[in-house]
Amino acid sequence: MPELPEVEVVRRGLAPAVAGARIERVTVLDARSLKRHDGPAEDFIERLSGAHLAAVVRRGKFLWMPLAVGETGGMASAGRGAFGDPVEALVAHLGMSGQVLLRRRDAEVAPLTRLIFDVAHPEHGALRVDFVDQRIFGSMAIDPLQATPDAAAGGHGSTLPLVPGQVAHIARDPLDPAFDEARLLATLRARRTGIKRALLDQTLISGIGNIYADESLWAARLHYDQPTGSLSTRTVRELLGEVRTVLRRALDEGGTSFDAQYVNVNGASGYFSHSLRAYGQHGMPCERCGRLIVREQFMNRGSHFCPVCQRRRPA
DNA sequence: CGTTGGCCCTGATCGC
DNA sequence: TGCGATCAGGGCCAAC
Repeated sequence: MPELPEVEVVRRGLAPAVAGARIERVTVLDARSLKRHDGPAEDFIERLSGAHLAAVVRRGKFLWMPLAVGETGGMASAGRGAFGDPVEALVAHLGMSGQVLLRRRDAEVAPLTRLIFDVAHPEHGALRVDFVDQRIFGSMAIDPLQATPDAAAGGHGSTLPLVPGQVAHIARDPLDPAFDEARLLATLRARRTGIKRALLDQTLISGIGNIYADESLWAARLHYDQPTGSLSTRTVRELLGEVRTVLRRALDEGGTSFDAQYVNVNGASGYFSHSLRAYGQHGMPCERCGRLIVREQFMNRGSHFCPVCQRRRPA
């Protein structure tokens, strides 16, 4: 399940190969992978063919590649954008099972490949970018870029203060220098919901999915359904610190991988799964106290926690 | 508006 | 051996 670290690994792998590359051909094997695209597959293909990708940017679990505006392509006629600020981007979300694979042009097409981009890079030559997605919760789309309200960079990977419309409602992630911690603190105080639900709410804080939510809550010794309004500012800050630590550590280890659901752009698996303390550890002893980790259903997901270390605290 | 529950989607795995 | 049931969950949207 690609979350922030896995998506960042993809971004880092993809950026050198596609920034500055020209899309020569687009093949749509399954139009369901374009469900976020506002238009038919033909429109997607036509608008991307010949386009240049300027960068690979990430906010939370979303990736986007701004389409470069050059002398031959839709030059803005007035205003600040006249010198090539991109106006739209190729947006990607990996969903549950999405992968972006960087391949040689003649490489075999993997099963469950939904989209294929033949690209040409000035240094790296002819390459292929394959979008593989078993469960089709992920998708790609062309989406207009808009200004960020805080004028900070839209995401990691570009300094431009632009963000796709589809991503505008997604909060900045906790590794973003412009992350609004005060806003999160205020919202958590006012909300009447559990802390894990809040951690998974991408409009409050982005990039966290089920795995890193469970890992962060274990590290902070918090129960998943602890009411957010009962948490002190200090406790929330500590939790946020654990979130950042867990995300950074996973990033250092190349992301989490399970039965090859996730592979990075070269097809190699990440290995954060060796470092999990809570997620998937039900039946195993807690590393702090030895009590067996349990798994409960919550929000149609599994929640893994230590019944001793992570007791619900009184309000 | 805040909050919550349900739905989408399919390959792998399991049990009978 | 074959086949149906079960499982995984991010994002979005209807409904209260």
